[in-house]
Amino acid sequence: MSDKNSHLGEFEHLLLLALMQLGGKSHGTLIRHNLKDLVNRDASIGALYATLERMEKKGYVTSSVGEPTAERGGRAKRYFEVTAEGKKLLKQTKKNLEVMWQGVQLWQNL
Amino acid sequence: MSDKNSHLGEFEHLLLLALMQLGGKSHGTLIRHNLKDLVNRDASIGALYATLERMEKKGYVTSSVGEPTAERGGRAKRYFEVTAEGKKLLKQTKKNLEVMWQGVQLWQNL
DNA sequence: TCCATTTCCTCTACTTTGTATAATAAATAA
DNA sequence: TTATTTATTATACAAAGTAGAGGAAATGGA
Repeated sequence: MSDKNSHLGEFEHLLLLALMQLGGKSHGTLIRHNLKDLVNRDASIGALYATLERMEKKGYVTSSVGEPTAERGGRAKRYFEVTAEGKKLLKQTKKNLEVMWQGVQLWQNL
Repeated sequence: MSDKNSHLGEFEHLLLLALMQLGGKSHGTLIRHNLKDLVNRDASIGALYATLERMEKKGYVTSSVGEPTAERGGRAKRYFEVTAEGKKLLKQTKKNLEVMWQGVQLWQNL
């Protein structure tokens, strides 16, 4: 067993990992910065939400709207979190990649 | 530095790794079996070639047709191999994933 | 010879993911 | 009550993922 006929797209994969890292404070702007800071990925905010929403539809994440904050422009944020199914898929994806990387050697000069 | 504005898709990633594993003997049917055996991925042969050809166009792989073999139906095979650019991208992809996985914990019960 | 069979590759059309831009919404400060 | 700020939503298009049918090259036996 392994595959299960459903895979995480490349960007989906990164997004789920960003959510895992950020924990309870995962909302659009923060997620975006996380990706930028950690792997220099410049995702537009629209790209981000579109993908997150698709994953919500598929049951890999859930979202909920929080309270507004007291700062200027501090409207309520939408927080995302990874579901059990999302985590399962993450785990599977990681395992598959580890298997495929097994024995593969990439030389220094690259 | 990191991103570079070009990423490996999920399937592209797996295919490049399959080529690395198979080395000089990477042709359609074998690659397909490699994916099936290692990660239980059932890719149609059409899906496989389409993706390989797109990657060739992008410069991540090259291909060349070999000699027919003496067996029944042993027509010439088309062999694929990963280019230096493909390897560079593989390496970058791996690094990015390692960074994103950093500190992420997935519990047993999944 | 020529047709059935085998192995392998090509074509093509469609779905899903990745992506950016523009628009909208809610909040606060003046 | 409007300008500004933070944040999300809508929409449209390009790229990647995918399957299925069809074509090509080889061999073995009528």
